[in-house]
This record gives sequence, C-alpha cells and structure tokens, in this order.
Amino acid sequence: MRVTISDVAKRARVSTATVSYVLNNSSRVSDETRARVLQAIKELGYQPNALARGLVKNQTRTVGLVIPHTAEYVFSDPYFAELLKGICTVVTQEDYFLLLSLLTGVEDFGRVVMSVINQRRVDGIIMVCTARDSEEVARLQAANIPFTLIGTCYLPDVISLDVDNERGSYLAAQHLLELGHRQIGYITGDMRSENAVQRYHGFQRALAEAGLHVADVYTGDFTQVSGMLGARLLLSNNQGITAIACASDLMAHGAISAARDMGYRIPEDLSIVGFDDIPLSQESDPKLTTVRQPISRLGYLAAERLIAMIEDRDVPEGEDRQILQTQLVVRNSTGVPREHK
Amino acid sequence: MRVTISDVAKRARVSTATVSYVLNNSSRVSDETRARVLQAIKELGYQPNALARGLVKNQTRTVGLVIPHTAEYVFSDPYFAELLKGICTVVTQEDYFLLLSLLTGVEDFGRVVMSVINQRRVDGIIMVCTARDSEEVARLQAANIPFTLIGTCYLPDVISLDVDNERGSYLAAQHLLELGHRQIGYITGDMRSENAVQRYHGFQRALAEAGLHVADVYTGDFTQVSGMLGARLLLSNNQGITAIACASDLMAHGAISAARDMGYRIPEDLSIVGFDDIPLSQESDPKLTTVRQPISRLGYLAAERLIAMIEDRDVPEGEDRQILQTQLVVRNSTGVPREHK
DNA sequence: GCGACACGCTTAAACGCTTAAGTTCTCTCA
DNA sequence: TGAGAGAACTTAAGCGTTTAAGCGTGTCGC
Repeated sequence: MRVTISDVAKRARVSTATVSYVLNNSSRVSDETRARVLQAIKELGYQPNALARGLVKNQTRTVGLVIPHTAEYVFSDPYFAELLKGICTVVTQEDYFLLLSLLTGVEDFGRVVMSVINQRRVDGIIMVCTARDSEEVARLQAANIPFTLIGTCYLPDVISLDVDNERGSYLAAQHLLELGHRQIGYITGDMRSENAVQRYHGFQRALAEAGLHVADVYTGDFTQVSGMLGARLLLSNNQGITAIACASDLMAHGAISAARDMGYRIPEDLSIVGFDDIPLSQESDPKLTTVRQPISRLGYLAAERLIAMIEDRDVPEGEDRQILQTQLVVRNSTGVPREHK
Repeated sequence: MRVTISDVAKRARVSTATVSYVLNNSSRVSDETRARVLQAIKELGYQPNALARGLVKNQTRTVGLVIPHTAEYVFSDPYFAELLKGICTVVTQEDYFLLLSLLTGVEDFGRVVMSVINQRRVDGIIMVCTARDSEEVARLQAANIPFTLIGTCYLPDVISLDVDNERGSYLAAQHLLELGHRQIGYITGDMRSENAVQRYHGFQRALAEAGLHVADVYTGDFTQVSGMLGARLLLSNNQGITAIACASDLMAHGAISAARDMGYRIPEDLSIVGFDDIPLSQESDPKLTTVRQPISRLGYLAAERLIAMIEDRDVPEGEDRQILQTQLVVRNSTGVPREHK
C-alpha cells in the first residue's frame, strides 16, 4: 500500500495536521518536531497524493494544452514542436505538469474543452485557436478559469498571443516584387484559420500597392501535400508564374518538390517563399526564403503568462493581446525572375 | 461555484449515491429516476470532478510520458515528434489524457520519476529509457505501477519495446560495402544510450565480416551539430574516407552540410547514410539513404500495451520484450565511391 | 498569584466523489 | 397471512489531504 500522511504522522508521533503543516512549511511547528517529521518522511519516502491535495486546495499544478487537431496533424508539423518547446520549457521550469489534449478527429472541439475545464484536472489552459473558435473561448471565460490563447481572438478581455501574420506576408510579397516578379501565385493555409486569412491579406495588400494582384490562388491547408498539389495546379494553369508564396514552410517545401518534378529549377525558374521558418528550412536544398515567426517564444510567453495568472502574481504589465513581430529571412529559394536576367 | 454531484442530487430529488450510480451506469436505478437524474445533469451541465473521483477510485485516466531530456532537446528531434504521434493517437482514442514529464536539465531523472509515481497523478507510465536507467526502471517496478518502456532494458519482467538497432546498422554497412566502399567513418550517438551502442556494434560487425574495420569514429550525441563536427573531423583526419555512417538522421544531415562546406559532393565524393528516417530525410537534398525504424508505431504499441495493462484487459499475448524490425531505405545520399567509377 | 497571551500541537470538518451496507416498500408464494 | 425475496433508494464511511478552531502548557507583566 501507498504510504500516506498518517503513516508519517504515526511514525513521527504527531497528528496528520502537524505533518501537513511541515509539508506546507507553515509556521508554528517546533524545530524538534519538524525534524522528526522530516525524518519520518524521508524514511518512508513519503510524497503527498496530488489528487487529495488538489481536491482540497483546488489546484493541480498542471496546465492543460488544448490543440484542436489530431495527433497525426500536430506532430507532423514542426510548428507545433516549436510551440511545445517553448511551452514545456516554462512549464517544467516552474515545476508544473503539462496535460496534452488533442482531438481524435471524431468528437468536437467544444466537448474536449468542456471536459478539460469541468473535470478540474488543470489549473489553467493554453489553447491554440483561431477567430472561429470564439464559442470555445467564451466557454473558458464563462468557466472563470485562467487561460491564454495562441492565435487570433476578437473577444474582449482575453489574453492572447499572436504573430503579425499580415505584415510578414507583406514583407514576403515585397521581397518578391523587389526581385522583379510580377506574376505571383499564392498557396493559402486552411482558410478557416485566421492566420491563413491574415497572411493572404498581407500578401494581397503588397501586390495591390504595387498595382498588381495575385496571379492565381490555391487554397491549401498548411500541409506539405497541399503545397505539392497547389504548386502543380498553379504551374499548369498559368505558365507565366515566376514565383509562388506559401502560407507555411511545409507547403513551400511541398511546392518545391512538385515544381522540381515538373522540371522547374529553384530559384532560377521559379522562386518560392514560405512562412514559419521551421528548422528544416535552414537545411533543405535550396534553403528556403521565408518569414520567420518566433514560434517557440510564442509558446514560452503563453505559458509564462498563464502561470503568472494562476499564481496570481502581479500580472505582467502589457496589453491583453500581444503581437510578436515577424521577419523576412532571405535564403536561396528566391531569385531574380528569368525574363529579368 | 462549480456544480457538484449534490447539486444534481438536489435538483433530481434523489441522494448523491443515486446520481453516482447512474453516472457509473450501475444497476438498480429505475428508468424514471435515471431519466430525472440525466435531465438534471444536462440542465446543470454537470461533469464529475476528476480529482475527487480519482481519489476514491484510485485512477486518473491519465498516462504519464517520461522522457529524460529537456524540452529543448526533445522538441528539436523529429524522432520524438513521431513517437508522440503514435502515443497520442492511442491515448486520445482511448479517452485518456497524456501527462508530459521532461527534465529541466537541473534535477535528476530519479526525482522526476518518483514524483510522477508517488503523487499518483497517472495510472501508468510510458518511459523512454536506455539500459543505464535500470535504477529508475526498478523504481517503477517497486512502485507496482503499470509501465512500458521504449528503449533497451535488461531487467526481467518489464514490458519494453525496441527496434532492432544492431541489424539496422548492419544493413546500412552492408549497403555501403556492396557499393564498394572500404574506408568508412562512423559517427555514433550518445554512447550512454543503448541505441547508440547497438547501432555501432551492428555496423562494426558488418565490417568485420568483410574483413574490415571502421576507418575512424567520432562520438556524437544524436544532434545535428554533433554530426557536423563529426564529419568535419573525420574528413580532415582521414582523406581516404569515402563514406560516413551516422547513428541518426539528424547527424547525417549535419554531416552532409559540413561535408559540402568542405567541398565534397554527395554522393559523388562521399556517401552518407543515416538512421531513423525522419520526414526531413525524404525531402532533403540529396534525399537521405537511411535505416527506417517504425518510430510512431513504437509509440503506438507502447501506449496500447500500457492501457491494456491499466485496464487489466487480457494482456496481449507476446513477449515482454518486443523488437520491431528496421529496414534499409536507399535514396540519393549514397553511391559508388570515386575510385570505383 | 493571577489573567492574558503565545506557542505548539491536536481535533475535526471539509473537498467531491464511490460503494458497501442498510432501509423501505412491494410482490410472491407456501 | 406472513415470511422471504427483490427492487429501488438512502445512509454513511472512506479516499488522503488541508486548515480553521480548539486546547493545554508555560511565560510574563503587574
């Protein structure tokens, strides 16, 4: 049988309350008694049962991470690995646990959120979301549980972290324009995601300001496969395209391999620009020109802020909504278009 | 305030016990009462508090995943993403939660294991380990908690899953020998890991059977950086080397970029073979010849088996120790050595 | 020499649930 | 008719903690 607080109490010849007091290093225990209790704890290898403790203190030292995608999806995209890197770093450091909650693909997002909230398994929640998920966000608010969001949310009074997608794409487009590209295709992410929409908008805006518009658009879903399909379609529909911008690196890599299969050299015949700057993009051939977003920092900040809220620390000054900057990283997948050479 | 079982009981005009019985759909509740209780539950949006339930039933519907590395390390290596893919798929499907437990880099492995066990936060544990970790494994055994291991463990009566590292490396070496390579360098993984040792052994064995031995060895640690350093050193120490085998894909990719920087063309001047077959290896240039191990399947099986143990299902027939096969995947990073052309 | 007050500890209730045991009622059947 | 069985609930103990409140001491000031 597990060793409980009363085993310790018995051995130290005190009441369980006293043991509890030394455990929560509260006042008023004589040094002598404290030593005896500590000794007993050590001898028995006692550790308090987290459930029992959580039940009365109403806290679990666990933060929940809710990502509304399947495991297959989440762990195929290095974006989430980066996010987890930031989150786990903080969570581990702060001596919390991380409860991961994904979808099976069958049940709905709402149910998962409710179960995490209501079952009281966590002290707070980090949720990855898009503007469409305001119903779930509202539930979190209603439940009065601390939470931070990663992604876009237009509801008032929620702490959320995001990246300047619009400006990032704008920069990418500018880069292509400066190189001399005029016929540019675009492969979007899943347009139910606000990220995807913003990226597309930023891209359009840059072209519009140059008096152009997007040559052709393929609606992808952030996955590598959709990047391949997109490039294939754009390139066969429109021979004149000299550059393709993608809403994610993964799609950009997909696009590169599809274009190559069709005989295009990158960047000589076709320039490709991504969005994310996942590690692969620094190693691939060609190295990918892309828009870097500080993904793991996003996770880091979300976790940090959440734990501050949970522990009621002086909430860090600053806006509810924090937007991190993106940055253009020029590598080898973009170049001057053929006709300009 | 949170809605509890007694709120439901009050509303349905029954005792809490009755509510609990319908919750655990136990016998002996009249259809009429059951309907009334269900109605009340719905109206109040009640969900049982997992802590309280866990406390009495002594179960949490949570499985712990213990990886004795830092978040930084874990989420930089696609290996773990693949592993998580398999694990999370099962865990989510079976309606369990996943509690992730990593190291901060400061505290020791043992302490983390003990805290996960003793605090009773989880019903079972999946642990990534090497043969060196037998002390921690013994602790799990002593605690009498269900667990499965991913990695090598020589202790009796533990359920562990592993991959045939020895044979995989053997195949890789054979491949290089068949191509005609005779001077082959090797970059090992972290030799405290059994995987690394076994891979090196398999490699040596193949060479020995051909009457050769490894031209030069660099002791890496599975990371990309160590692959770069390794290749740089091997190539400058020994001009005659025509091929380098690496104990991980990440190191192989590192080796490729280092070799290229030194002016080697891959595979014309130098063949490189990896181990893992991470997604990157199918996209990189050149595509990496490597030994595929079914990583996500490893995670899948570990989780499946663990949950079977937890739920006391008829434990699946089969050995305690299950070894999955590896497989050589020939791509473009290996070729006939120069002098043979 | 006495009340007041700290001090150091214990008692016991509470957290929200499960479940063995007990209770009440109705029905069956010798 | 009355014992027995069974159905459908309720009662209450218990899971392992925390913590407010209580209770003897011993000390101190007056």
